[in-house]
Amino acid sequence: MMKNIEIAQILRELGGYYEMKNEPFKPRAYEKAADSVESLDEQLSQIYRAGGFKGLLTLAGVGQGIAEHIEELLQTGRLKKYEALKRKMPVNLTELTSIGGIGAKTAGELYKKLKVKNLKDLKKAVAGHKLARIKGFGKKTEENIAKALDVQGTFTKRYLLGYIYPIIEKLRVKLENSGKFTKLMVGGSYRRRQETLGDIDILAVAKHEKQAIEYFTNLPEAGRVLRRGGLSEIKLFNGIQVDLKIVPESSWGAAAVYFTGDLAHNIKMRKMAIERGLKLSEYGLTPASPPPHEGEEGRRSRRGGKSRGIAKFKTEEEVYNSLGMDWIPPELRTDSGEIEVAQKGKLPKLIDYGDVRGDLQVQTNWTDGTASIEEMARAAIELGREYIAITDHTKTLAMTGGLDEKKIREQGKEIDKMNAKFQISNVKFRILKGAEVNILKDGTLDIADSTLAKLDVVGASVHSHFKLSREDQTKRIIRALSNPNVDIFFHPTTRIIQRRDPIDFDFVQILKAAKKYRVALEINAYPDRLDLHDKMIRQAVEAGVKLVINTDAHATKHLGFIQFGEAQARRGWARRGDILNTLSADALLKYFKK
DNA sequence: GCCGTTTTCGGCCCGACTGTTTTCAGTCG
Repeated sequence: MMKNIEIAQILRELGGYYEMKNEPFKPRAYEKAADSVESLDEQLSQIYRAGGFKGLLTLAGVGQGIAEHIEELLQTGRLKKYEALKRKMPVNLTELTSIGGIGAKTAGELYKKLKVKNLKDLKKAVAGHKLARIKGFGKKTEENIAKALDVQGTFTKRYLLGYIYPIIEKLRVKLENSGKFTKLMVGGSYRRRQETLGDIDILAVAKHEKQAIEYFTNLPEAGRVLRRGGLSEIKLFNGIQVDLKIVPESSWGAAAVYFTGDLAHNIKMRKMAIERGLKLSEYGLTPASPPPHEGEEGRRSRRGGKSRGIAKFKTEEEVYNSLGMDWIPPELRTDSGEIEVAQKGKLPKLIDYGDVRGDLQVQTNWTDGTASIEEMARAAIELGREYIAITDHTKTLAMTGGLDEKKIREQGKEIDKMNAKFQISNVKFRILKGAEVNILKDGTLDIADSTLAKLDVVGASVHSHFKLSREDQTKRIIRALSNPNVDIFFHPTTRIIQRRDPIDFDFVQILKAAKKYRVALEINAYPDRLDLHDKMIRQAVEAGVKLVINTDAHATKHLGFIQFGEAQARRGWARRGDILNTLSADALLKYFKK
């Protein structure tokens, strides 16, 4: 059965073919459908099985035509239309358009003139200096493509937010303290707190533009300077690209909106402006331009965007308000309904950074952690936490030296001692007894119920049998959640970003079970987990299932990851009330008592 | 090809940059 990612690629390539043919609008339609398919949580095959052709039509950007394509692909594994186009133009578009500066049209020209079908052909053509001779190409174009081909080997990977964060924060503070800027903000996917980042966009108002650019491009952190100017680009030594865009104070609001929302959010915002007879850009709001055929006047305002009558905004609030909606938190700016809800003034009050009061998944040197119980506790106190739960692995996770029932009891005694010590020295902090127990293949747990019953917090997690069928996996997990000792389902999907796919289960069923058995789902804040992810969090919130945010710390410095879990919760529209460990330890334990 | 608190037809985001042009097309974010 074809996977979403394969189907999305074919749709995208179809769009490319239409682009080559200079068809208007179709390319965008296919691209949009491809994006939509790619971002699905469920497999198309699943949606099709459950809802048939109508199920496909419910997807954003998928109408009659594309739904038919998808149906054909699912049923036969092939698409006649695609194959016909491919026969006429046997070009590997995905490959060729991955080269910077080459889009579908250029690829089409290269095929028509030079029979270039793929990267190999392209390299040969460039080496033979054949490009420069094509009309409309020239020497410079050939050089640029040659360069882009070189760069391709070291192609741009994405970075985990949690690992890049401290580097960028340091840079941000440095820039702010440099005295060169009156305003500065890290925007883009960083401000939206996406799981991974491609590059870093910084927006700033400069005191003296020239000096500011000079300062930025001469930073010792800058390994390479790619561009100098109102838009400057540097590459740090670790390879991450940082762009600095200098804007006038007067259009700060519009620029901040523009450089924060993702593509879809920005497009929707501009549509909102159009509905009001306006045009939104990074400079502000202008009256919509006259139709293009009106000559000089129309052309000028179409290009510069700096024509008369521009309404500028100093704050983001002003931009959102003037388009008839409330200010939208950056983490929500992904066109996932936030604009419509903001128009009704119904955005939820999201959980805030710092709202989490305790950490309920912490490993120590009793298993695969690096620090002792006391060291972890002290570090948590340092960060202002009120409690932590020690949740070392259990016995079937042999590689970590998982604890058995006897060891768990021993550890409990040590925790009692520590808590007594805190009480005597009047430290308001509590260590909870817990465990991260393994869900076995059949859904039973690897620690006896009598032992689990004495713990404060029991987290259950999947560490084996990742490849069970959807049905078996769902059944197995529900059985584990039905154990009355289980309080939290740890890192539910087990995905590891850029390394391991999520396991397959029926999330709706899991949510029902979690609600029925009063089990909280974890938002694991560890940078390469962030599990649950945003859409699932939103589903859980809508289903009324409670969540917790934990770091899964294996060392003291990991305890600071909590903010990335809070960010993830915000991206999933969670409010403080949805997150159990925003409660005091007493209230939390009362909830877990069931 | 998709989509609709004005529309089942007639629209479809905006601007910068680059290279090749002498007024514009393609690519990118």
